[in-house]
Amino acid sequence: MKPPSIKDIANKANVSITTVSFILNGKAENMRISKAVIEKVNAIIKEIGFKPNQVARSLRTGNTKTIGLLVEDISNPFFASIARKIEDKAYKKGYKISYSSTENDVSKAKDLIEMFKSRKVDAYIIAPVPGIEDDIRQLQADGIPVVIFDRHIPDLEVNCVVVDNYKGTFEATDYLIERGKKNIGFVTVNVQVAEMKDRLLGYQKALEQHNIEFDASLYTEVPFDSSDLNTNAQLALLFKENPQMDAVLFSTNYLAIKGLGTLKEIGKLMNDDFCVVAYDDHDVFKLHTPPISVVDQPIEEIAERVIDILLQELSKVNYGPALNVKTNEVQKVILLPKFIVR
Amino acid sequence: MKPPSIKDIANKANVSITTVSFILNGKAENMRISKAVIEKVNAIIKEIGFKPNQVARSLRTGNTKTIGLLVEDISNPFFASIARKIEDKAYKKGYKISYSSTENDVSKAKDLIEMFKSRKVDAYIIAPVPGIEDDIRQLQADGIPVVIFDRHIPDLEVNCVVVDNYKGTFEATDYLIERGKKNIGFVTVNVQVAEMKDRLLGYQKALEQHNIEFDASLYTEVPFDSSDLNTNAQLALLFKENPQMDAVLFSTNYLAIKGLGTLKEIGKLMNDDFCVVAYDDHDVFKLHTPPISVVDQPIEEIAERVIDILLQELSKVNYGPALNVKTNEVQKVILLPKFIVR
DNA sequence: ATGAAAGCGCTAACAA
DNA sequence: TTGTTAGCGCTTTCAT
Repeated sequence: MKPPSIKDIANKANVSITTVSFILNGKAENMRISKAVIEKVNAIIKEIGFKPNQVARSLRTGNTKTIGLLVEDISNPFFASIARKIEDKAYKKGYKISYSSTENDVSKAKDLIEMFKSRKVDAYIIAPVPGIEDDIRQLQADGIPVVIFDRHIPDLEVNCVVVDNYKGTFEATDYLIERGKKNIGFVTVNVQVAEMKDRLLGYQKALEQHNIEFDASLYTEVPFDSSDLNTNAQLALLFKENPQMDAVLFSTNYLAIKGLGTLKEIGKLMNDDFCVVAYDDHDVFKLHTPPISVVDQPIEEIAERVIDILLQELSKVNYGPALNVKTNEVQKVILLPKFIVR
Repeated sequence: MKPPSIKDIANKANVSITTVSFILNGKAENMRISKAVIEKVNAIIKEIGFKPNQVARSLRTGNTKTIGLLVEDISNPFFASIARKIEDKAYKKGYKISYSSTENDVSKAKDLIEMFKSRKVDAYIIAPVPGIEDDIRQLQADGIPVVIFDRHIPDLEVNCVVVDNYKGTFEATDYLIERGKKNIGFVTVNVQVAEMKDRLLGYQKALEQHNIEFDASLYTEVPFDSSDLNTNAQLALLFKENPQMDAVLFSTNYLAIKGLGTLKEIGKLMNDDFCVVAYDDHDVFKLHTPPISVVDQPIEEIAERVIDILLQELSKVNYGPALNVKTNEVQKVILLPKFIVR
């Protein structure tokens, strides 16, 4: 009934549990345990189907082989795709992922970090929410590897993988203007983080460079927790009150998706006189009629860089200070978005 | 540096670690520990910011407050949405989710279950892959709560939440025929599970009831691991060789999405003479021009039923055999899909 | 080349 | 009402 323990194996093989442990951990060679014993023990392990209890191991060694992943919402395709890539790479190194959605809520995020702490996860991957800075600082002070992504935290020396938000919207806006657009709308979310400000800034700077004045009536901020109904109403208003609008830029994928819904509902057509640009690619935009141009973030690359940096840190921790590795050198990666014209 | 332990608290409060433990676990009342001591200890706990080490606790109590979630692919919106709902409800009960993608690969799935076992997760939520039956049986034999969903396993007495696949495609096909469609295509995946067979069966039975003969040339099976390119080619062929096709039913959401891409590419228009029906709702289908009718699975309800059954089982385990609860009574839930006409 | 034993942090039976 | 202590399963130091 109860799963076999290292003790059972030791008994059955007439050796001590130490010997079994050494064999399990590949230290048999080093300890010069005889081939005969090794084979006997391994045979018994296989026969009984013994698997070491990772919980006990964690208590003893202090590492859980688990990585905590904190994102805004795991059901958002952007995060789900990244989660998947991260999972794959972590799995190959024997790490498991424990994920949680913060809902962009600091207190929930803090709570989740507490849970992860008491569960002793070895490392953290965090898409930070505003207000979480101190908790991240604390993790670092405790010597736990952390990588943040999606959002940058100014003044915090932490490993970080982000996309150049300014450049994305700048290019998109510039493109629209070059195509003769003069009244370009901008729809964003009311979350006050640098990323969103940068996206706005990219848009504004592009206007400026073409001597177009920023028109506040073409700009709207949708509350983060706005209901579908309210978002819809807000966007419908924007479009109806500004018939002169000849293009609109959305600063997130879900806003763009909702926006397309609104446009469909109010019957506003996309054609030479009005077009839409979205943020983050999505099947919806590819298959839409007409297809929607997007500022695309390199999802695969984000995931890859994040997990690579983390695994690197994790191996540092093991060999630790002994090798005199400077653990306070952080890596900041800024990836480029790609403007996909459709 | 090292986090405080229960011992540190005990020392600081001049009480034994037992007392602290009882207070931590809400057994203070029961043990008639004085109010004064309780308050003193709680104050110190708060001051030091002590959080019990869940790993040690797990080793001692045997439960980890963690649920293992096995799905085919966490980046598939269907699974991601379900994962999110499950996470929310589990979180409220103090459980964390550890997820993994099986890629519909038995050996990977087996491997993942092994990992979860050695990590001693308290319960499993599994979207099963063919060939995993024995492993699930084993979990049950070990007395570990399991709920499977998305796919049913015949001959296995296990908690299970599925959708009536037959009914979904039957209704959709029936609707199409009533609307005068005579040459309805069917695109499915070559995974041999009951669910897919049922979806095919629903389609076939609806044809039969209207005295339409099943036409094998209108039917195609896309290999599960087919590349985008190959899938595209296969579907393009299907459409080109069957210009008489006046409707097509896709048996999964991702096939439908790929199919829409193919149709767009080859320039086949959707109109009164040709329409598409997809499986599982998705923003793409809502926003498509024209909008795509779908057989919708009740995602929220699936997630809710799954986690409810699991939490119920989990509470059983605690009070266990002592209360003489029949733990071998399983719950099988069959939910109804909804055909959404667009 | 192998074994004995301490201890990771916690819970809970038993003592006092 | 509170304290002492065994032990969960494992790793690792020290002894032999």
